[in-house]
Amino acid sequence: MRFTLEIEPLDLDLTLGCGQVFRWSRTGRGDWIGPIGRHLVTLGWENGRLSVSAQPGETRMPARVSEFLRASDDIMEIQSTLSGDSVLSSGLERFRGLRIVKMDEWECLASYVLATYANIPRIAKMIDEVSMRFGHEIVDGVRSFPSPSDLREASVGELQKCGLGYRAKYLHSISRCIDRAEIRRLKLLEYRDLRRELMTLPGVGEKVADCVSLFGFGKLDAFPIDVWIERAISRLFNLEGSYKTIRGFATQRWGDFAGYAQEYLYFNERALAKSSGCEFSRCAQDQG
DNA sequence: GCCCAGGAGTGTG
DNA sequence: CACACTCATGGG
Repeated sequence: MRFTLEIEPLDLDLTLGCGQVFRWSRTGRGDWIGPIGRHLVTLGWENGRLSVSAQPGETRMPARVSEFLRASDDIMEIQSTLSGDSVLSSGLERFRGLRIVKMDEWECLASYVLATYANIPRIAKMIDEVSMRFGHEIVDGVRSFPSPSDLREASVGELQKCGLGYRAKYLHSISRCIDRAEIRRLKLLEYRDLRRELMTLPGVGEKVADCVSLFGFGKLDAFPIDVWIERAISRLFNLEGSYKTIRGFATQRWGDFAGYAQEYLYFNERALAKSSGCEFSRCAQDQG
């Protein structure tokens, strides 16, 4: 099936390129291809509209793509609000097409447990390997990310063969803590309670809980802090401290849109490392 | 070879 | 509370 959507603004390279999702890849023509549930989807542009093609059989695909790309987020309002921040205001429009994605809750949880202390190419490889061994084929050579019950078939040793290292025991364990009913229950919680409950799972600390809250459960007030965000906060705001300290700062400063602020800071800091970044301006009181 | 990575868990001061 | 250490390994 093939259809178009109006989702604006949207930059596929920024949104799917690095960091949020790990199973999407860019084709030579600039299209993006990746799985949504058990459907392989291609996203591209056609006369200024987002063109979506997927294999037939899912009538709700337009709604699923819209949800995945958070089509209902009012980016203009979000950027307008954040532009009131003296540090963020100067570089925001560069990231206008960057949208936070809404991943499947379970896939997001499992993916970010695997993402601990690994770089993005390796994370993608681990997830791909786990999918190839334990997922279901959706088209030739592509498999869905395995469900919790799919993974219950796997031993720790088999998971380790996917290159997971010490993460194997965590994935093995959480696949036995989580099922559809538990996800359904967690979806009812607000961010603070969700975060606390996620952190009871083995292999889920503050950072993973915040990533899962943001990218899996759509909690835009979550603010995941990794080494890049630490760097950005230190460089731009001259603030260093514990996770709690930095998260408190972000919550107070950006509130309900902290998640978007985090993505802007994350991408800017990574781009800066590749010396192609458009710097946000430093906090006025910290200059000199 | 070296350094680093969308960290978490555990133990100690 | 703050550190220090370990975990297991591939990518650049």
